[in-house]
Amino acid sequence: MTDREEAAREQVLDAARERVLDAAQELFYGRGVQAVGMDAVRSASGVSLKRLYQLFPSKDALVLEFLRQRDVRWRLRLADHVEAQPTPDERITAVFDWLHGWFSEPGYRGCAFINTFGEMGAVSSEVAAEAQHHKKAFHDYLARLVTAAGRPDALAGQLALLAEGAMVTAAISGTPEPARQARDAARLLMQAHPGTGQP
Amino acid sequence: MTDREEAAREQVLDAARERVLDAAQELFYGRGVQAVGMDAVRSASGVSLKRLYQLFPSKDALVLEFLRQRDVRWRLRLADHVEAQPTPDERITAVFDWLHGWFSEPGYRGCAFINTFGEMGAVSSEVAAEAQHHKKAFHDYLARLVTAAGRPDALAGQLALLAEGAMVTAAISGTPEPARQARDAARLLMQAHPGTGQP
DNA sequence: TTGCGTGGAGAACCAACGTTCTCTACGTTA
DNA sequence: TAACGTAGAGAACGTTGGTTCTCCACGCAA
Repeated sequence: MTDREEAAREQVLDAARERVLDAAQELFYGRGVQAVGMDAVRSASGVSLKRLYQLFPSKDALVLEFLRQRDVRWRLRLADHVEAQPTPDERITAVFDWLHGWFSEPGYRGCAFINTFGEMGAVSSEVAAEAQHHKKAFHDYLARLVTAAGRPDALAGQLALLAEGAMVTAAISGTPEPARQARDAARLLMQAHPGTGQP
Repeated sequence: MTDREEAAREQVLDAARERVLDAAQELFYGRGVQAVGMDAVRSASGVSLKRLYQLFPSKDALVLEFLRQRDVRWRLRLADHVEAQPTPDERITAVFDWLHGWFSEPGYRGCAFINTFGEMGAVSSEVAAEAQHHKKAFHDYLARLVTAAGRPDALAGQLALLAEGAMVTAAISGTPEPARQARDAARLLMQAHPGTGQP
C-alpha cells in the first residue's frame, strides 16, 4: 500500500471512528450504557458492525473511549466559558453559570460519569477509574481557580460538592434551578473563605 | 382454609418476602440492578423462583419495592440519629455526621437512588419517580430542620446540594472524607444564613 | 477481461436472563 | 392407606444482545 493510499484509508477510518463516537455520546448518555446495544450504535452511526469491531474491539472498549472523549470535551467546554471571565472570583462563579446552561440543554440527563459509575462502577474497575479521573480533574481545576483567587484550598472541595450535588439534583428533579442555588452557596462560601482576590 | 391456616400461610409468605427484599437490598445496591439476575436473588434469598414470582410479578416490581423499602429505611436511620441531638443547629450538622458514618460502612456504593436513576431513569419513568420522591422527601426533611432552627428556607436547598455532592464524591473517590467537607461548608452556610436558634 | 482483496449487510451463533412449566416429593385428609 | 393439593428444584422457552461469519458486490492489478 502506498503512502497516499494509507493516508486515504486512515481518513476513512477516522471519519468512521468519529461517527461511531458521536453516536455513542448521544445514545450512551441519553439512554444509559446497558440500555443501548451495539446494533443501535451501528444504526445511528451508519458504520457496519465489522468496521465497528475493527475500530473498537468490544463494547467495553467503546464505552471507555466514550467516557474519555466526554471527559476532554466537557472540561474544554467548561474552561472555554470560565476563562472568558476577567477576574479570578468571577471565574469561580462562572463555573456555576456554565452548569446552569448545561442543565438547561434539552436532553440533559445528569453527569455521564456519575450515571455510568452508578451503572457499572461496581462491576467494571475501568469505568470506576475513568469516573475517578474525571472527578479528580474537575476538582483540580476548581482548586486552581481557588488558588488563583488567593483563597484557601479548603474552598475547592466545598465548591466541588456543590457542583456535584447540583448535577445530580438537576438531573433527578428535571430543572436547572440547582445551579442557581449552588452559585448562591458558592458566593457565601467565598465570603467565608476570604482571599486576596489576587493569587 | 381455616383462619388459623390462612394466618400461618401469611406468615410464611411474609417471611419469604422479607428474605427476598433483604437479598434484593444487598444485591441490587451492591452490584447494580441490571447486573443482578433473578436467579441471583433466588439463590441469595433461598426462595424458589415460583414463590418469588408469586410475591413480585416481575423484576421491575421487585426493583420498585426495593427502592421503596430503601427510602423508608434510609430516612428512618437518618432521623434516628438526627433526633437524638439536643439543639436545632446540632440536628442540622448531625445530618453530615450521619453521612460520614454511612460512607464509612464497608460496601458503601453511593446513593441507591442516584445509582438506579443513572442506570434506568432514562428508560423507566417509575424508577425516575421513586428517585424524585426520595430526594424530595430528603429535601423536605432538611427544610424542616432548617425551619426549626429559625433559619431561612434558602439554606435547605444548599445543604441538600452539599449532601448529594458528598454522597457522589464519597462513592467515586472511595473515602468518607467528603462528609467532613460538607459539614464544614454547612457550618459556614449556617453562619451566613443567621437564625434565631429557635423556631 | 479475469482473478483477488476489501468492505458492507445482515444472518448466525452463543450466552445470559426474565419468565413459565414440568416433575417429583411430601404432608394432609378421608 | 390412598388420593390430592402444594411447593420446590430446576429444565425449558423465548428474547435480547455481544460478537463472529457468510455471502455478495465492487474496484484494482496483471
